[in-house]
Order: sequence, then structure tokens, then C-alpha cells
Amino acid sequence: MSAPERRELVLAAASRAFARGGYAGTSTDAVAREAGVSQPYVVRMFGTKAELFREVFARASQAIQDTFNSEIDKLVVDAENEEFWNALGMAYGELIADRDLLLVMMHGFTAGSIEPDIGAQARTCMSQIYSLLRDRTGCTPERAREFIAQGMLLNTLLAMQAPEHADEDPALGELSACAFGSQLLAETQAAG
Amino acid sequence: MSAPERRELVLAAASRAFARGGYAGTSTDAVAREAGVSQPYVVRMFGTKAELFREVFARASQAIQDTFNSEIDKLVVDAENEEFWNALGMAYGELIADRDLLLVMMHGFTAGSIEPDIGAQARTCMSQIYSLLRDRTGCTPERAREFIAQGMLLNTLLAMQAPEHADEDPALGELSACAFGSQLLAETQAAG
DNA sequence: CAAGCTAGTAATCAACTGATAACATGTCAA
DNA sequence: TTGACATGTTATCAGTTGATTACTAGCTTG
Repeated sequence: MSAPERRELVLAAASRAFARGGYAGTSTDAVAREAGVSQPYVVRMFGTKAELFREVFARASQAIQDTFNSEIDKLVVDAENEEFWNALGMAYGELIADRDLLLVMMHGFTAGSIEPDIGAQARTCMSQIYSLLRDRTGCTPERAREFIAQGMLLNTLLAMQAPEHADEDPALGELSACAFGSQLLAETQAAG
Repeated sequence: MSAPERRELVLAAASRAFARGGYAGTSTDAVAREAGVSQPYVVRMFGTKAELFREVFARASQAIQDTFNSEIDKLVVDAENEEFWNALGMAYGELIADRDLLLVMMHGFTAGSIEPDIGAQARTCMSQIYSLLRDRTGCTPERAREFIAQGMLLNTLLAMQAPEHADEDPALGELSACAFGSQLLAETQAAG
């Protein structure tokens, strides 16, 4: 297999592994096993574990921005209209099909105090998403904040596997249903 | 020093340490050094690292619920009134004085896939807070969701040290100011 | 004083981690 | 054919980690 192909394969495996364990909780060996290659190969391919995580995180960040951009391209932009924001929220739902993406983001947001480079990257990511929303929709800071806050709640509920355990806890189920919307909830339950 | 006193001391140290590094990223030795005791003593006092984290997390969870409960006791409950929710949000601000509390919560929310017991506890915590809000204010699921979502955004921004770096990135600064409110922002900047 | 309990520490361990170095294999151009 | 480069692996290492065991000093009670 060619190096770039293998690289993509390892990055995909790393995304799954980091999504599960976070930065500190995932060994390079775990990534290697997930990718079906040897551990030293993973390390040499990316230099350090931190570099590998940063690349995985950068791709997740880019994927989210791409999704928002393409969705805003499609929609009639009207920041005053709740329908518009619902549609944009549904676009975030597309991403939920790839759970790992959001979990990697989530872990990146919390890994900053342990690995300052990751922290800086996480802040840049958040800043870019906020700027994207503001610039392309012309909305108020409050509206953008509310939208992002909703996203953070979804990330958190996903991270704690709330949808999968919704039936065990009525209150948690109600919150999950309310946050994800009923159809997305069914998807995430099936996935978990 | 008596055992219960020492225990409190170690728990406080563990709270600081875990807030910094998260569950996986913090060693029992790091906690021990922070507390000024030996590493084996920390382990024997709590059995395992996971047990220690769970106790730290349980206290953080309880503190947040206590804050909400006592604030709701003080306020005139009116779930339709935005003033009421602003006041409750400000109560969350009291907690920001103890940054570690929120960071421990945040890390607990993401540690579930690595340590299932912690995951279950995190879900219970979220469920209790949601139930508390719903039961004591009589608000709609949507209103409770929005309030919690706002809290998750604050946690995330704190975790990525957004307030401390607000001046380096105008967009991030604007988001932070909007999320925390300007006076709380100043506090968190001073703390960081 | 001696026996026992409490509050600790020092020494040690096996497992794991990220990283390095050395080696193997295949392919392709001169 | 041979040499160089690309794509990997095996072997190895020093440091860290959570946990166990055995020990010690101080207090208290009979």
C-alpha cells in the first residue's frame, strides 16, 4: 500500500481510538492495533503522539466547518428566522452519523491543559466556528453563542453515551430527546 | 493530623490535579505531590484511582446541585421570566470562582468510555441537574435544555482557557464575553 | 511497660508508554 | 545485477503508572 493511503487509514483508526479514550487515555499502540500496523510505524509517521492527535483534530475541525459552509451555501440565509437555525442544527446532525468526529473535538477541547499546542488549536477551532457563524449569517453574538452552546450540549451527551442509556433513565432520555430531536436520537441509539 | 482531615486535604488536592489533567492524564503520584503525602497513601485511602476520581466528581456534582437549590430557594420562581434564568445563570457564576469544580465535571463527562463507572456517574449527575431544574422551576424541557447547554459552553470555554487568551483572539474574546458576561470574564482572566 | 491501634512512609513490582535503532522486504532505475 | 529508496517490522529501552507489601513512629489504654 502507498504511504498516503496508509496514512489515511491510520488517521481514520486514530480518530476512532481517540474518540473512545481521549488524548491521554489512548496509547499509540492502541491506534496501531486499530489500524493493523505496528506501533513504531505510527509514531514515525507522525513524529509524536501529540502531532498525530493534532492532525486528527484538525481534520475534525475542518469537516465541521465544511459542513456549516456547504449548508449555509444551500440555505437562504436569514439570521432572524428560527427555521434557518433549525436547518443549520440539522446539518450538525449529519455529523452525528460520524460520532467519532464530535468526540475527537470534545476531547481536544479538554486536552489543552495537558498539551498546550492542542489547547491553542482547540481555541483556534472554536474561534473559527464562531467567526464563520457570525460572518456568514450576520447574526448577533448571542445567537451564535446559543447555537454553539447547543452543539456543546450534544457533544457532552454523546460523550457520556446518554442516547444509548436513555431508556434506563427517564430524565436523561427526555433531555436527550429534546437536545437531539427524536429522529436523531434513534440514529445515535442504533449506532451505540 | 487525623484521617478525616487528611482525607479532605487529599480530596482538595485531587480536585486541583484532576481539573488540570483529567482522569487519564493525572497520575496518583501527581495527586500525592499536590497533597504533600506519599503516593501509596493516596491509593490506600481510596482503593483505586477511579474511586478517588469518583469521590471528587461526586462532590463537584453535589456542590453544583446545592448551589442551584439554594439559589432557587432565594429567588421567586417564575420559569417564564428571563430575569429568573439570568439570576440562576449568575449563581452558576459563583461556581466559577472555583474553576476546578467545573473542570472536574467536564472531565468526568468525557471519562465515561474509558471507565464505565465514571460514565454512569456522569449520566446520573446530568440527569439529576436536569430533573432539579424541571421539578423546581416547572419549566419546559426546552428551557432546561437551553440552560444546561449554556453551562456546557461555559465549561468548554473554561477547559480551553478561552478567557485567559481572550486578548489574543478577538473572536474568541467576543464569544467569551458574551458567554460569561463581562464581569465574570474579568474574574476568570484574573484567576488564569 | 507492653500491646495494639492510627497515621503514615520506603521499597518494590509488573505492566504499560512513547520513542529509537536496527533490520527486512519489495520495487524500480541505471 | 545492483544499488537506492520506500514501506514496513522486530527488538529494545528508559521512564512512568497504579498498586502491594513491609516497615516505622506516635499515641493510647490496660
